[in-house]
Amino acid sequence: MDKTYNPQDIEQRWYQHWESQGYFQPAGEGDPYCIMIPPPNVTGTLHMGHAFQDTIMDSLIRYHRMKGDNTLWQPGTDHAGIATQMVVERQLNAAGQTRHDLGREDFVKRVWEWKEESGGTITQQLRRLGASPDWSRERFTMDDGLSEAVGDVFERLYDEGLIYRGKRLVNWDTVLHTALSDLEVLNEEENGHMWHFRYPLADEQGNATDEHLIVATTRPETMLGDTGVAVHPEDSRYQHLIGKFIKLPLVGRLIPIVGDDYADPEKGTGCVKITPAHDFNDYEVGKRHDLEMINIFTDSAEINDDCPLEYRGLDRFEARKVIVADLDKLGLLDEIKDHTLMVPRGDRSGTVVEPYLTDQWYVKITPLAEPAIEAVETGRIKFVPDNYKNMYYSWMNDIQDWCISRQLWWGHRIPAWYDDSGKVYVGKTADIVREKYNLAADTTLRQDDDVLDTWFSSALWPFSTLGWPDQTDALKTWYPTNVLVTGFDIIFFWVARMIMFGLKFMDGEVPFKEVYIHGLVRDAEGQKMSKSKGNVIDPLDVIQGISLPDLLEKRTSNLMQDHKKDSIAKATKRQFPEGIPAFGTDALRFTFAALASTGRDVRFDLQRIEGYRNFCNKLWNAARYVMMQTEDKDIGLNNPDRELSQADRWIVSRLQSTATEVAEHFEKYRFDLAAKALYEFTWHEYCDWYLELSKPVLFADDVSDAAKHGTRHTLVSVFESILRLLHPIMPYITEEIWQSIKSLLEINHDTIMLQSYPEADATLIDEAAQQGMEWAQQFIIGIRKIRSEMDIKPGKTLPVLLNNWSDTDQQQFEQYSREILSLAKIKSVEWLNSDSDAPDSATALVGEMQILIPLAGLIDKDAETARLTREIEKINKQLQGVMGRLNNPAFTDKAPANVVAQVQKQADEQQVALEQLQQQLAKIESM
RNA sequence: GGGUGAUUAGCUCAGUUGGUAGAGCGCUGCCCUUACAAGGCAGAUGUCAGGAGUUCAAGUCUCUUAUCACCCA
Repeated sequence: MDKTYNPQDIEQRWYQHWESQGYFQPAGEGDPYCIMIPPPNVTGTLHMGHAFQDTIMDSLIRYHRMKGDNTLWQPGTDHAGIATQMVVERQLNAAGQTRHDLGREDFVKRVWEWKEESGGTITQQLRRLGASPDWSRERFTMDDGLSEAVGDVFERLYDEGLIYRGKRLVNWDTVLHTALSDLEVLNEEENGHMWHFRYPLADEQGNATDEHLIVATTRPETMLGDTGVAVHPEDSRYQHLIGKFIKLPLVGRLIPIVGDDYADPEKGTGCVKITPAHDFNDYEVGKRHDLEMINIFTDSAEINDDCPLEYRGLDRFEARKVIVADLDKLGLLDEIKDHTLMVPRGDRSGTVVEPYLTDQWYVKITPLAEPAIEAVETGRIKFVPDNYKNMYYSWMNDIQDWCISRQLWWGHRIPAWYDDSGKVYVGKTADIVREKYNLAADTTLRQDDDVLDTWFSSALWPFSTLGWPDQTDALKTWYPTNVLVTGFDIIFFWVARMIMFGLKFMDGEVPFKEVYIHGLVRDAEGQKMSKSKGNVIDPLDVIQGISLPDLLEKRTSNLMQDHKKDSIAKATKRQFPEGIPAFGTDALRFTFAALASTGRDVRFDLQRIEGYRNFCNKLWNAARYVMMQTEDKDIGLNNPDRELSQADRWIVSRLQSTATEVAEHFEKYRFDLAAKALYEFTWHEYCDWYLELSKPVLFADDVSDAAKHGTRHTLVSVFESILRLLHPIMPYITEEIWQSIKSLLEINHDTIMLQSYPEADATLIDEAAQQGMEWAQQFIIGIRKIRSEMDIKPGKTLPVLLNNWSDTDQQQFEQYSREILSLAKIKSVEWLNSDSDAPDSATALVGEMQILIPLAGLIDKDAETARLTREIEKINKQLQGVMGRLNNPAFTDKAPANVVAQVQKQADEQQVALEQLQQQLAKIESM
């Protein structure tokens, strides 16, 4: 083995081996355990969020697989309608074409080609991460089976009246020319203006008068579609005008003044212009008062032909300027105020979304939402952390019908057909429809042009991937799945919809029993990672390393806003002056696990991963030591004479506790605590103490073979358990090392990933060994402290005198004498009779026993005085607090007896220690 | 405006049913001790955001104020 851990050398080959051997496939026996991967965009690439999420899932999967469960991690990808279509359209645009030049069929063909070309990227990256899903079951939301399921669901919901078609206001993306669901629209505050216009009242003949109402708007261009003005019915200023008319400027239309609560008398002038076809609130007002709906835009938000000639063809923002200017010319512009407003933008295109009147398909959601709410209320589905259920409820209780049609070409085409008269029929193919609806064979049917929202197919993911609508064995085995691992940003988009559809189509069975919500990965400064901010870290760069020039190139190329280039480059150079070194997959995964606490944000800091890379190196070197001590040596594997030392029993005992702890943390999704427990045990107990304790035994000539066998065996077997404990989080390094040591234990299996996960054996918990170890540690640390604080060379061996000891102390020492002498570098030990006069010495305490190191020639009197004074002060301070409580009758009377006893014990111990140290101090000072 | 979460060592964060605060990184000193300098040994560091309350006892429970973040309107 190399002296230094080098992840590049070991990672890739193991993955290939695992996959080719089919180790990721379910075992077929044991309790079923299943996680569905949240399908990433098929043409996407892996980012830190994926890497984090997939590390968590893979750790759970490997843990359960090792526990012997019938474990399935179902992989697959999503067709990501808008995102994918946009990418291909952009490619076409770059070549001077549009999708319309190609036509629908050829365009879709092009998207499939693009999918074939780049579709493997993200799954390859997942492999690099060590993810172990059953690739043989990989699915894609648009493959045949899943498309079949989508068609079935649509048809069933339609037949039950839960899907309907309606002309409604939708969020219209004017660039992508498609409707968007509420969730795909991001509302953000932006600076804008509020324009106040004078709208003239009309007289009996319908002519404008000199009287005006003042209305305010943030979107002046919509006035072309105004079909009313609303005032509050109780508003005494305007009450008398209700029923009268306004002569709409520029357009000349007579529009009514209506009384409606929507007009807030406190806000602005109390008069509101009503544009039912271009505003969601106005739409409702319009419906209540039977106002006309006039659409003023084309699909691209240019003024359409239903508007006055001079505005036709103008872009909406251009029209805004012209209309304001024209009104100003007419003296109808009252004022312009600065105003911050919420602007809705399409999450993909970034353009301002327009409320727009179109025909769309909707899912009637309330009947589906009710059981979905109940499933969480009754605990059939649990959120982890629990408080996310509030977010879920708040959305579900106020849920709107779901607009599922998208005016795209890439996606599941809506299985609805129209005859020549425009009557609609729903079925997967024209033939099916003819049969279902008893239509004549020659009836011409035209399929709906639209496709379904991508989330419609994703909502079926937990059962469609298992073969539904067929009642497959897989479906019976793994549905409901155990846990969904996802980010909170996707609770509404996906989690809620899976719950609704799962309950609906799987006979009321939930799609998963738990939803584990993880945090969002941010950069070291806590900023969200984004291409436009230029602070993205590619998980593969962390694994493999990247030079500064390459990183700069990556972050500054293809920027939407070119002017940011310099500041991004500067920040990158400051943060990564040397680029990013290669940390390896295991270190990255361990870092993710360690960061996966209950918080919402996860800051990714290179210093953190560096620490865990060092941990890998520690493990690596521990393995080297273990190998050196056991390879080609007798470890007494089949030898009943094997003799365990107190230290051997101690580490075995600690291993049991660690195994228990780690399992508990895994069950509760506390990967941070699991990682911490593993790190602590491996480094600070096994490496720092046990390995050192093993040396005096193994290096000595006067130790029995049986004892050496015992220690060698413990050394290697505990280490092998550590590897298995760590494997779910760090698959590669544990496999690599395990392969080297498995033969020592005569293990004949091929891979660590199918070994059993260590379970605690309560009979191996050894209290006596642990107490003994504590005693020994106190002894050793006491001497080390004196050494360090007295500036004694580490190599120098010391004579030690023991005073005020008990029989127990002698027994403890007996158990650990060899180790103590070696680790504390002690030359000789003398047990003083308590009445004998000890020489002037530096002192440490082990309980009541004094460890004395004679001062002669070694120790500086002043330094020892100072040291003792510090110690005394420290203990004194603690003792005061403890005594304060004990002297308070309220405490001794009311606190539970065991707590009082514990505090009393503490006080006694500190009291003794204090006296000892004070005596010692007096002695030193009197020298 | 409604909701949720956060505020603990220089930094990033843990902290179980209330029992008197921990880790990693960083920092200081000594050491290349035959697994590891990506290391070892030893060490320093806290008005647990502010205030009030409940309690023998509050980082933890209640109320309140402030700041920040996110979600919804």
